[in-house]
Amino acid sequence: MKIVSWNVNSVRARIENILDYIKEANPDILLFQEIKTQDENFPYDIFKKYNYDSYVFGQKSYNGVAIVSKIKIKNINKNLIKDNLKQSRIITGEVKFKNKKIELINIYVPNGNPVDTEKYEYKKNWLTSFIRNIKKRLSENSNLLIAGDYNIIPEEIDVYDFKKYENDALGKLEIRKKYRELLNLGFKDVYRFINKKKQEYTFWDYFSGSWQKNYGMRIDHFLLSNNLIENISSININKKPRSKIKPSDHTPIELEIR
DNA sequence: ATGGCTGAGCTACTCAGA
Repeated sequence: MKIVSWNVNSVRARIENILDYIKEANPDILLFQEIKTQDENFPYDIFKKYNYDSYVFGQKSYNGVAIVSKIKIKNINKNLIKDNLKQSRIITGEVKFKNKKIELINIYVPNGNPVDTEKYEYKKNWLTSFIRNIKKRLSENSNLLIAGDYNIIPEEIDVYDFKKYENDALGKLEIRKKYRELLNLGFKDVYRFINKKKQEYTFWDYFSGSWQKNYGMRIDHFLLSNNLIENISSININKKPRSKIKPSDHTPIELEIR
């Protein structure tokens, strides 16, 4: 089973690129972030033509997450955590895989910049609330998959120039500690688990030729609960969509489980 | 180098992203 996580930066502006990708990669499940549209304007019919059902937690202009799947998803939940600002940042659902019931958790973590504002506090509070809830979920189901745009640079190797980001909301130690706290509940960062030293990125800024210079960062992650580690077949950052005309600033990360 | 570029909503410009 092939599962993809991709911050598409507007599902409607990106639809042609997304369809090109789907035809080539043929994933079973897509976890989208930053769809930037309300539920009623989501392109359900277009995905349906390619045999995908869409489960959407949208928002006007900003944020928004969706699960787009060829496989039946049950128990869709859009209220896993309490969000004071009522932003659409998390959608979960259950999928049967072999003898396991896997809970898919698709997240778009707040950016948190600038750090001396309430935006940073919102990110910290969001993560604290998220970790508390994941701990509870884990006690009920040991098969969890958390994927999405975490807006966290886990380690120095995960960005082209760490010094530029050590005081940024994506790289601050306080935030990276939250990520470690999450891992310590019983998860592996699948990319780093498989690739111990490799330096690859999932995001490149639109500004000043960041893509051409490979000034990127690894902020989109697949976390698998330890119970599912034996099912990993492969993990891949697919850079092709970032190289296209009118790309998202993020590129898809692909997980295959067996 | 708080710049650079892109999308939504809207129709001039702000807000947000990372």
